[in-house]
Amino acid sequence: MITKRQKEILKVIVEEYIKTAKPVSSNHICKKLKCSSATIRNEMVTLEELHLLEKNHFASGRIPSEEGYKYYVDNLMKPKNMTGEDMLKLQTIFRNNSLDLTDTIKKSIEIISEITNYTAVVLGGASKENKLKKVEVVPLEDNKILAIVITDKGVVEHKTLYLPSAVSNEEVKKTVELINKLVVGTPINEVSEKLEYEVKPIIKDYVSQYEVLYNTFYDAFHEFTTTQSDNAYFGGRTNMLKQPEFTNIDKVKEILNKFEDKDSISKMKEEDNGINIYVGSETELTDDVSVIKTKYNINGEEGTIAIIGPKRMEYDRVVTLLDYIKNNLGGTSGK
Amino acid sequence: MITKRQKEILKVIVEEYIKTAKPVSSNHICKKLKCSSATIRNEMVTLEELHLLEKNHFASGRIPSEEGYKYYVDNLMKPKNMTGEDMLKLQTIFRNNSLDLTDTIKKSIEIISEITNYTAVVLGGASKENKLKKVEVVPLEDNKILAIVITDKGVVEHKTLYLPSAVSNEEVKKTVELINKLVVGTPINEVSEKLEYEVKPIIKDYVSQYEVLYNTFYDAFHEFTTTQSDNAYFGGRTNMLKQPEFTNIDKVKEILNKFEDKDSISKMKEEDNGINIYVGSETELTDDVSVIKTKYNINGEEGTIAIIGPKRMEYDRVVTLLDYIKNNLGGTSGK
DNA sequence: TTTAGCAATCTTTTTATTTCATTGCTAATA
DNA sequence: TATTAGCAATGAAATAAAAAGATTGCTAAA
Repeated sequence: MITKRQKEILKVIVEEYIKTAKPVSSNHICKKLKCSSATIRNEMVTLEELHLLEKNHFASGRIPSEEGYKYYVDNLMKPKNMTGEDMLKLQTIFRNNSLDLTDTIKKSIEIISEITNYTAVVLGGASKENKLKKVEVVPLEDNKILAIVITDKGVVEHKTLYLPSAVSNEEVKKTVELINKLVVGTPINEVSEKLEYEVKPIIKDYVSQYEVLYNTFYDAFHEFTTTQSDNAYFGGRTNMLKQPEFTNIDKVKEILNKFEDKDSISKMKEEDNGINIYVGSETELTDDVSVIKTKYNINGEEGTIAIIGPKRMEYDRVVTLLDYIKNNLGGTSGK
Repeated sequence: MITKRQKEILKVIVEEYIKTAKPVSSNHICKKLKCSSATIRNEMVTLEELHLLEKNHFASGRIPSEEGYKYYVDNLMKPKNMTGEDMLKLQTIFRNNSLDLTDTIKKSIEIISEITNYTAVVLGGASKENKLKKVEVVPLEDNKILAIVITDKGVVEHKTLYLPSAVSNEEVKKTVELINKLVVGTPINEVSEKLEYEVKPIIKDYVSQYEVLYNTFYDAFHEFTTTQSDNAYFGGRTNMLKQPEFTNIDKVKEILNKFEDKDSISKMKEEDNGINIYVGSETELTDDVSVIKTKYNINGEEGTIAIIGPKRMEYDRVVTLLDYIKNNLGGTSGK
């Protein structure tokens, strides 16, 4: 077991290191806790044996190990009060009635990334619970038509389709009517299936060029549902560069590359509700970063917000920020 | 005047430096041109006096000055043949019929940034020549309505609007009808004006809550037209990190910050047709980069594609690539 | 006009030296 | 038994000095 004093020391070290990015010396801790540096040193040896602290070399101060950070976020960290300034910046968004939910979230993560200097990302903004509300087709010049798909949550996707000239406007119209009649109300991720098994058999009898037409629509829907799900929107993508530990350009490159590859971001998606903290190797990104993330589900629109920073990130502040956003997102959305 | 041999030397130096990022020595040039290093050195002195070459310090090789690069791109550079590989990658896009113009352009710049390791950006993808084709309104739950604006070129924008509950669905419908009747066919950038002077006076007589309703739509349109114009889409935003001259993290930060600020990108917009090359200080970004850009105008949809790289960028290759894209964008768009 | 030859210049690399913060340990102290 | 003072040991970081290497500019010869 870890004693009360050891906890205090660990807490001071983690918080000091977060603030300064420099190894913390026993002397430094003396000033905060009432005992001599030698005492602290003895304790530090114990904490090191427990794998909660590390040294860079023999005579450097201590820095938290990955386990040290974890112990800190799980047991020592206290929720931090929001500063008035931070709150103000976020409120300007929540009070802006002309923004819809998606835009509000986007704006919030832009602000978070700006005030924290970490990278923020929203994943899969639109939900699978979105149901098809309407399909609309607008003929453009030549043989182009514009297909618009609208869901009941107000998500809109569109696509320009090129039809062989053999297909008449009448046939297109008929197809759209059919889709609207049969598929509206279906959850977006089941639309492809429903098209295949319910629309295709019927369309045959109504439309002569049904194969071309059906395929075109099928492709369009398919693409729509897939782009919907692995949507990632970033704020402060290059903020890592501002962190003192990332002066090594190769490290930064590695991290930024991970950002390009949406899979590695998406992997972090599955988790319980509440706010989850992943330190270093737990992140699926690199050992040098931490991720704090949370799911939101507001009127069926669900997604994940994640903040990515150095391991040395201000966990308490970010948790508070995320919490605040989560609470306020729900509150204003119907207003 | 500059002699033929001096031109040859300058050409070798620029191209060698582009390849290696290392100052070019007189000895190096000997191997390519048939004369002694001393002769080359004499010529280099002249070229330096003409401000076409520079030295880092007394005993380093020469590197091209900004003027040197400019002279090179204006007078010495020969168009480079596309490699089969590059062509192949781009053709897979141009041949993909299911992509519309905007997507084709986006994909192309992604590929350019990938194969060149420079940053690519499209500016103002949608044109002011877009004319309003249709306004569509879909009521969602509560007092939310979804407004969709469609232009004749197939550009779609949408926005969720929150209406005071005093406004009835009937009134919304009436307003939309009116807008469709009066404003359809108007170029997008003139819509706001037309709303103000033609719709507003009439709507008064039809709709009791006209003020709220009018304002909501006016705002939505206004936002739409502004987001339309300063649209920037990036490919390989962080590719600068891959260039050997940008090991200095502060330099990279500076450049990436410029990217965030869309204004500085937009400034580079005004220019004649054809392919324009801006070296260093001409770029409006920083002295350390060059920009190669070109306008496209395909069926009235116009925009700018720009490639941003180090001054030491492969001008000939990029020009050829842009040229190829420009030609092929036009060719396939109606297909 | 071109070239060989060579000292001069300045960077880069290597090696050595010093400085400094911090630890671990020992022995004294409370 | 827990705490503390004291001090040598450690190794990084800063500074200095020396050596190596590349390339030029200039001179004089071809």
